[in-house]
Amino acid sequence: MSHHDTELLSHECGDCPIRHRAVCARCDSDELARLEQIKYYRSYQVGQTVVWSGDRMDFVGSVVSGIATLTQTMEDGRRQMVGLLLPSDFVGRPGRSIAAYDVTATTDLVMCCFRKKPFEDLIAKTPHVAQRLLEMTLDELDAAREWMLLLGRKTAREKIASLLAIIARRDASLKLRTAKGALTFDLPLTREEMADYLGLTLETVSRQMSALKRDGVIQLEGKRHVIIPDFDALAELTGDDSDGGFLV
Amino acid sequence: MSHHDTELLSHECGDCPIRHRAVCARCDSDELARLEQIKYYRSYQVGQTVVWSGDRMDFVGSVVSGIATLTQTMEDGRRQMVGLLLPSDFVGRPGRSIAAYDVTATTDLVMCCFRKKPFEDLIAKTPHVAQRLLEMTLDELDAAREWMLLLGRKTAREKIASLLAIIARRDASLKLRTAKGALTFDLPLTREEMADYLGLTLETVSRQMSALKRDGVIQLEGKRHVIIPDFDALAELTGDDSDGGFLV
DNA sequence: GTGCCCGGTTGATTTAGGTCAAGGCCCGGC
DNA sequence: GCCGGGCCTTGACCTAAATCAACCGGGCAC
Repeated sequence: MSHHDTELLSHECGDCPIRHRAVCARCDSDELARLEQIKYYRSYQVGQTVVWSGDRMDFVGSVVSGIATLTQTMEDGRRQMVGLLLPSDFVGRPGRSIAAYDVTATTDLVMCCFRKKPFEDLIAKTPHVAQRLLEMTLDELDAAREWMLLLGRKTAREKIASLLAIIARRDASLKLRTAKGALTFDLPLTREEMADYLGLTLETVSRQMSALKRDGVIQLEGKRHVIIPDFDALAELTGDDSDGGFLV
Repeated sequence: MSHHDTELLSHECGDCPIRHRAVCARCDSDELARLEQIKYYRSYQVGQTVVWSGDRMDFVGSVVSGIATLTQTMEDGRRQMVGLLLPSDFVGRPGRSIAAYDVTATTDLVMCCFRKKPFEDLIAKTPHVAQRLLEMTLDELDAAREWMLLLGRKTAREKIASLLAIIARRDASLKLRTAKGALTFDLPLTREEMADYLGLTLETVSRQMSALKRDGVIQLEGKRHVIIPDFDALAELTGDDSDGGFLV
């Protein structure tokens, strides 16, 4: 995950992440050209649904800007988020035409899409793309397994701390850092969305956020803007092995 | 997942699942020959650790017979299973040399292994293998997301029912079915392992198993042998959309 | 301005599942 | 046959988080 970010940063080319993540690793102008031909952009407003679970989905694509979520819903309405898509993340799976999850824009969202059929043809012809996609999928699988540990074994407090750390790492690393090392970012999720991510209720999320604030681990400006004065202190609370990987 | 089983069954060739799962889909004797040259077998006894998280892992492979688990452990000992590997499942990731999870044999286990370096070379040269691997990884990702819903939102009873249904589907479909449609199988996991799968304690697992037995949803012969008189009744309790996909 | 709706907070109470503890059953070693 | 150790069950009790409910505050439509 982190090495993708750096890769993304290390190229200053165009506007479409798929280039970087699926192809650029072993650049080939032929492939790029073919990708160019079949790609197009779509925009969604905050709250809008990109696809419903069970619906036909005839494209794959990647997030250019904004944030989308994958969620599963049980008949009685219980919801679990199963994917959080930040810029450069990939959506859709080659070889499947029916969406397995609801995909929703939680902020205004721009996606770079490829019609599925031509994209699949491209994969079949260009090994690099398949390999890159494999790598990305394996990264996602790792993230999913990390997430399973969180859902199955962590306390509410640890869950919140983990989520904040994840967002801080992925989001704030590209953005603002105040003078004396504090991290700063806007939460891209409502309390309810956080709850769906963490397998909690929104009330518990709210209470734990208040608790972390009371304990000085985080500061809040308004309800969404988070300041983390000491990232290590937060990382302590995640319950994870606190080795490294942070910020490159 | 189910279509792999059928694929596996539809070929009556040799003893090594990797053939079927990673390659056979588009058979190519050249690739098979190359795979043959770099493969070897390893056996593990029940309880034995295949690799520890953090250790060097210089092979990839697939399960030939028996069952293995992937688990994550927090420093204070809390454990979460994040993968359950049944015959034909793949272990290890090309491009990573350090294992991210503990891999343990929960029954006697035979693995078919490939030294990582030559296998990676093979992937780079043969698009079919990379594509097949991508497909398998995407299946695993779907399974992981199903699992996340279970961990985050299901009750203990639903969790147990889901696990039994999963094992019944994957295991019993290949094995015994008694006369009047009842499914029958041996649990390949201890109560503690079930708990680690489900994000519960072993006591809760035990209580819920007793409850399902009391309610006539399952019967137990000894502690491990399960009889499911009416699979649909069990499926009702999983909380999942009870559409289809069962048994092909 | 007024009102209301949405997102968020906080409190009181309930409850599912965890924790701690006491056995039971079965199998293998002596 | 007896003992010991896994593995499992069951009971009594506790607690973290869910549930139910009241309320806050900002933005926006009228």
